[in-house]
Amino acid sequence: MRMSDLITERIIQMLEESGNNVAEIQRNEFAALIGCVPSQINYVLSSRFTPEHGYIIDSRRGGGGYIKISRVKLSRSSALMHIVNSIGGGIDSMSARIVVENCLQSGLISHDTAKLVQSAVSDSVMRSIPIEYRDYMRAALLKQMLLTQV
Amino acid sequence: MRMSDLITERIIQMLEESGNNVAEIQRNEFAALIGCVPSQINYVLSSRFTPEHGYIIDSRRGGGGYIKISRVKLSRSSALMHIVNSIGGGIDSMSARIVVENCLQSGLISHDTAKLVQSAVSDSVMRSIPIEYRDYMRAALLKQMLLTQV
DNA sequence: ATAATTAAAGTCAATTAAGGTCAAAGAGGT
DNA sequence: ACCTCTTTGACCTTAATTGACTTTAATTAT
Repeated sequence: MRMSDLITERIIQMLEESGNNVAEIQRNEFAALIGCVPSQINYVLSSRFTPEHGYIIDSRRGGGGYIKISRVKLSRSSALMHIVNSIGGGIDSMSARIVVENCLQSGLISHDTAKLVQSAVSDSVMRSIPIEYRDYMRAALLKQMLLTQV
Repeated sequence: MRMSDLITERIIQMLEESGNNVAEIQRNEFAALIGCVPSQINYVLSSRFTPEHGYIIDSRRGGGGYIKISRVKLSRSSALMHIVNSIGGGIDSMSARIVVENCLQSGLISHDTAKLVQSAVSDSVMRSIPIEYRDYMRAALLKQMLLTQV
């Protein structure tokens, strides 16, 4: 398993256990515990816990510093709307995957739906059109399919 | 025996052993193990593990990347496969609608799935790409989604 | 108070680790 | 000989990992 996935998993686990969708970590300590370099935590946060994905990060440097990750909790339909609106005109494969994964994690869509959506926006399907359209197409598809779930 | 046949055989063997019709490989490692160049794996996958053959491929690049091959369940597959094969390289909007409707009627897919698939192959989504690609895209999507049905 | 020290977190570019693409060359069958 | 399928390799793109260097904040010493 990738280190990044492990980190992601742990953070989500902490969010879940927190009861209020907030996880607070000490970067260096957390990195040491998990066995990676501290900056990798930043990599994971900036690639998988962005506002677009429904998370808010705030942090503080210096002695007693910390990183706080919060997951925004909205009603199902507004959460979906919010996500759909954040998608924009185009989306790459990786981000799409993460969007769907997050929807599943936060219970916005079922496992079955997630699988279907993932397969629809997958690279293998997109390969049937020229590369310059793929991200637009993927975005349109993703939005439309998520809207179906509202 | 041709290298391609060997590769095919191994993949099928892995699918069988997996118990759940999913085989995950690391391209380079697998190629080394079997004794061919990595790109030949792609060749085999794209010539023999297509949706028409009842397979779905998905993959990821970068560190920890992989290629995942899944085969549709045999029970439902004959009916679905028949449909998938009848789709061909391209399909227009109306025909797609009918295909989905028929699948629903014959109980091959759930109501929910039908709705999702309809929305995915809808004209509104297809409008994001030039007209000359729409039918191809729709066909690829339809096939992939129908085969994704657990 | 101010300065020095220490304890965090942030940034960024280089490196490593994958998989993807494509076109040219080779092999086999009809 | 021709045509199709196979094999190969050079080059491309994407994602993850690492570490040196920077910035910020709290604590301690002067």
